[in-house]
Amino acid sequence: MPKIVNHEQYRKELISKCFDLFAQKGYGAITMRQIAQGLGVSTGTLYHYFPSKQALFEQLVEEISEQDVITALSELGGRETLTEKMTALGNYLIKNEDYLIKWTYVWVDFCQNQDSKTLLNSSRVFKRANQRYQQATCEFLGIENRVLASFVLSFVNGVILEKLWGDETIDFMEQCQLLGEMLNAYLAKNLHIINFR
Amino acid sequence: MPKIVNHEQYRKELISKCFDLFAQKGYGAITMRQIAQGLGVSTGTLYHYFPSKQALFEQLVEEISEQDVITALSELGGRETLTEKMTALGNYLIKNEDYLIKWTYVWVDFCQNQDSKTLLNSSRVFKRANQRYQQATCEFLGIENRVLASFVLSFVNGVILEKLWGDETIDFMEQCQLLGEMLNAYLAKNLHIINFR
Amino acid sequence: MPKIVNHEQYRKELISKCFDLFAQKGYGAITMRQIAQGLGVSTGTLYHYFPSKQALFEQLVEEISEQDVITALSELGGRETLTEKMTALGNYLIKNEDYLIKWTYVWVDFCQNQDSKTLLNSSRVFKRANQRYQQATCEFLGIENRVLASFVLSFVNGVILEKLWGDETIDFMEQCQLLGEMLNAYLAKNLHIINFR
Amino acid sequence: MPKIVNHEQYRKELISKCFDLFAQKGYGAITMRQIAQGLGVSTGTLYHYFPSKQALFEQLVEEISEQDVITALSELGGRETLTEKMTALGNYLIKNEDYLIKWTYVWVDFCQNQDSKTLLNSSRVFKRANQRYQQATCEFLGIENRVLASFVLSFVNGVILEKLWGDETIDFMEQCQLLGEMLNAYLAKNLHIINFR
DNA sequence: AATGAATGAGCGTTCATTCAT
DNA sequence: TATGAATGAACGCTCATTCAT
Repeated sequence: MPKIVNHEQYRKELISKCFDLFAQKGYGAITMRQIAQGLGVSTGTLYHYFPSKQALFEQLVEEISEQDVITALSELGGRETLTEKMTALGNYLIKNEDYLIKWTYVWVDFCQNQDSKTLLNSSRVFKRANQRYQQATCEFLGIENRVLASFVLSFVNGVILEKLWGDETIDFMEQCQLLGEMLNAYLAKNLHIINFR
Repeated sequence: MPKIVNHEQYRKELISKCFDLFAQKGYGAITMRQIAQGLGVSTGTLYHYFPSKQALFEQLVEEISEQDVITALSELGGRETLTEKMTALGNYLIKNEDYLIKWTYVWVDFCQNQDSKTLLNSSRVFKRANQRYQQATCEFLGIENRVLASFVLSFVNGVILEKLWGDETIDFMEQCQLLGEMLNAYLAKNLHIINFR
Repeated sequence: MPKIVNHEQYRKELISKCFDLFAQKGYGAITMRQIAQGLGVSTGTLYHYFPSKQALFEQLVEEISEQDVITALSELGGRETLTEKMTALGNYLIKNEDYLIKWTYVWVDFCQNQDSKTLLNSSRVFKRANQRYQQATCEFLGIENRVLASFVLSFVNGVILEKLWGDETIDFMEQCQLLGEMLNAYLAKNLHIINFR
Repeated sequence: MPKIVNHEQYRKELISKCFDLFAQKGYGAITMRQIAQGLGVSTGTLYHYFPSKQALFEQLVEEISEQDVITALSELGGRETLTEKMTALGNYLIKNEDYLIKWTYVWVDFCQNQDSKTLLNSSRVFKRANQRYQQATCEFLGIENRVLASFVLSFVNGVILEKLWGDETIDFMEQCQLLGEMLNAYLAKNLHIINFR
């Protein structure tokens, strides 16, 4: 009998431990040796569980984006009005600022470090993650309009990006409240949009 | 007698030629050798004019972000209504998609070095550039409200980020029109906001 | 109670299954993992039956060169004239081209380790195999002249080597027929050579 | 002005120094680090002159096979009869046995270490070298018959291969003399073959 | 001012072998 | 007997930077 290790479970453990390592240095800057060391295993073991650095990161994206959505929805759910939702979103952004910046950074960094060929391989993973986020945004807003969901998602991404770039003047809550007011004003004039897919 | 060369002028020439090279491959992916080759000089010459790859890039950021703003404003200016402005913005995004994505890459990549001592130098460059972009956004919208400008800038950043991440479902024009409608609806209810700083 | 396994018999089974794997990829290119996978066992099991990759290969050489000779002789036997023999040889070479090239590869590759201490072990294996091939050549030609046998064997090796090197202009049948004519012309003038040892 | 180095000349110097290194360990076994060390340069410098290990070897093949042919022809030329030629060939083989074995070993070893894709890239180099050898064989024999040239070349390859495999019973002179007698007997009956292409 | 040869630490990755179970 | 997780030195190769000329 082999050493008693639950391959799948251990793989997932390694993945979740990996996130901080990627977040600290970025996809391109961290080395497999450093990851291995950070996880307390050898590079050989790392490659026993993941065929490549890219694959490791893709599995991380898969895993994290899944958990992200679950966490965010449970944290943001249960609000009635748009205004309440936006306040909750603002609080969520403030609370998870560091995490979200890291996640954004790591994601962009990965895309940059791929040449167009290998990026295509990854695209399925990214598409899935994107869909999850879009779906979650719809659920959160209580609407099914894809364009609107994309808009809100873009806003969230953009506002995090501004922070990532060091713009300290931006205020998450202020921005979310503005978004709320704009959504309210817009939806008041376009009631039919709700539940339109 | 040395060759008659205007050091400063030649440096600027090199920088402006550099931009396409960075834009084509990204900061991380292009090598100093490739840059030198692309400029038709030796690596030695490159290092004669720029102390490091990072310094070269910083000078590029300074130069380009200035030009960017000028170009964008001249391209987007002269529209009367918000709706027209947003259509122009949509066209601008569509036309410059590749460029904007590269620029976003390059910018995020540059923030990777936040831990190192070079941060201070870089952050000044970035802050200046950010201010330029904010100022230009105000000018473009014809308002002086910082929060609103940040909102629009975040939206633009976010929408580009979505594309960078490979979300092909997002439609720049569609998003810009939505932004226009939301702004119109919002401003109709908040006329006092205009020219409020 | 241990599993009922005839160690020796199982070892031989593994060896014979191995040959195709070595033949497909070559000694240097195939990994123990791949061999194990190809045999449907674990690497651990492989090392349970064979102390090393080299040992596995040596046992394979022993086994295969024995079978080779038997197969070749049965395929080539029963011809009367030299001309017939040479036509049969040509067909044999054409039919087994891939196999013979692989075998040549694998054999030369193995001689790479001549500096190491393992040479002694290996050379015995190789000498035995060489003797088998020489003996078979004599039998095939129906003569006992060692020089002539070496000549024919060298020719066969050489013609395979040319193919291995990518010379596509060489034609096995053409070469064999030439050999036949040369042998006929030579033997006609040197009848005494036959059965001379 | 750069460091005064004649790039091309230095490259050729490195190549010729390389041969022994490859010959001592084989293509697959020697590492770029070892080659660099053996040449007294850094790995970086090695890669400054050669884009890859494979390219280095290909250039070596090109260079060596050219010199080989020149050397061999000058050493073997000037003989009148076939018998004399074959005696000269025998002496040549005896004198250069070590070198020829190494060369054969290195060549086969290289072929083995390529997967079929990269082997195709190399094939032009090998084809050229093969043609050189064939042409030289024709010149040496004083005939233009390709089949006969291939035959003799195969014989030479094969007889070297036998030695490489450790067959100590084979005698180069004996084999060459046999080849001479066979050729004489064959050509006496096929005078028309001479100068037939 | 300009060149490009030279460096070498470090990259992602491989793989024969070991050994706890 | 059998497993497969684990190892880690070593591979081919890269590239920002230095410096003799």
